Amino acid sequence: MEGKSIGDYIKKVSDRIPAEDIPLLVAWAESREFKKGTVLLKEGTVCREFYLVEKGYLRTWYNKDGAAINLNFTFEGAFTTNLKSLNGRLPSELTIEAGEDARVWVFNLDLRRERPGSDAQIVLFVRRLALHIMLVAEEHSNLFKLYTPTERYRYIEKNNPTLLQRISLSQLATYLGVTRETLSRIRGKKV
Amino acid sequence: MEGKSIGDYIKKVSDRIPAEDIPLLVAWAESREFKKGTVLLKEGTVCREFYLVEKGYLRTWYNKDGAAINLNFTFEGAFTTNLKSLNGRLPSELTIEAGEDARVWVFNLDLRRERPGSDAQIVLFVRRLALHIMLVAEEHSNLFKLYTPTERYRYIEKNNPTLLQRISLSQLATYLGVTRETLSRIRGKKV
DNA sequence: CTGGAGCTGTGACAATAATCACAATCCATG
DNA sequence: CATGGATTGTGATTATTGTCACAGCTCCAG
Repeated sequence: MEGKSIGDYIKKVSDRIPAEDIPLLVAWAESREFKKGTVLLKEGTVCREFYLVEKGYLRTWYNKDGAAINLNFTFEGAFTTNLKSLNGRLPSELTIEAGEDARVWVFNLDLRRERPGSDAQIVLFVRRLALHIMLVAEEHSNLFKLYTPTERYRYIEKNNPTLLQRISLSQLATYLGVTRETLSRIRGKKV
Repeated sequence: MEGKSIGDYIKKVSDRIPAEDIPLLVAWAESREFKKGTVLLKEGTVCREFYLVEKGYLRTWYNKDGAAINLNFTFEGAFTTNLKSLNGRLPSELTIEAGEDARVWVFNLDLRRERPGSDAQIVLFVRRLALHIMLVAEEHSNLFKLYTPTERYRYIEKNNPTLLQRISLSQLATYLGVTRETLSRIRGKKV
């Protein structure tokens, strides 16, 4: 048996997406492969795409004085983009790249108008998707606002253990807002 | 002369809102007054409203072990709500209350269907508004992810000086993720 | 199989922020 | 305009995290 299909992932975005819109949205997407380290969205360019990860994962990071601060990891079945850039047509301050060799469904907004008869459904889906992505991101933001570094790690351990299995300690450290040394020590002392 | 009208504030949410939709949206809103300290959204209840501040300000906070952590201040001309609660019909983990005596335009989703002929426009506006609110909130989140406490204060000083004029040091401290003593010391040492 | 690049763990020390205590100041109200 | 509660400033101390240095480990590529 195969895993979940692109249609299933689209449905998970909102239970209010009409079933008859799914084929239109699937037809809009393009499947592409990216080698580990390949940049999908480059700092300084305007983002025009959503990404749905089918295999591997995508890493979103901010360049602070030459050091990378990870803001997001997107795994199989999840969507990502840079909404600030996409919505405001602003140059991206973030980079999105493949963290492993990846297969990704690309939803390109510039290809949207070339699909007459689908536009209204696509626009509606895009708005729902945008809110969905932001609400997921808010959870990560709240780690910083409400918890201490140790509490953040325990939260991930409990609610997102996939991260611990697939992301290296150094990469995870910047995602949690601590140095790799501190994260190593947090991880060391059990409970 | 009066200040800006509710219609002007609605237009600022997105420049793609059709001018002819504005009157429908204005008619949907209800003006209400709240005394300082009055709770508009109570922890544990499902949020069904958007708020547009006309006068005064609203404060959104999270209750962590009995202590309030401020997550948002909404001033004149800006919108707020709890999108996680509103979108998912989940009990709110946050409280929204009047930080000063306030006059607020309330957009109640349950009153929406009672306005036949406006529903499509309202739904469209609500989606745009939701994204707008999240993108504004993201800026605050990035303060925590990318900057040190001192950098956060300098950022607010430069980009949001209204906060420094209208919010007490103790309230601002939790918004910046430091103790009031630390914020006092940051403020003390000039440049 | 082995050398080396890139992780990770850990000790010593420095820097930063929290905590605790209390004095000074602000300011609303009688 | 006096006064008491709330807010802010500041010192002393503790706790936490960052920085630096280096050793050990892992795991490919040759």
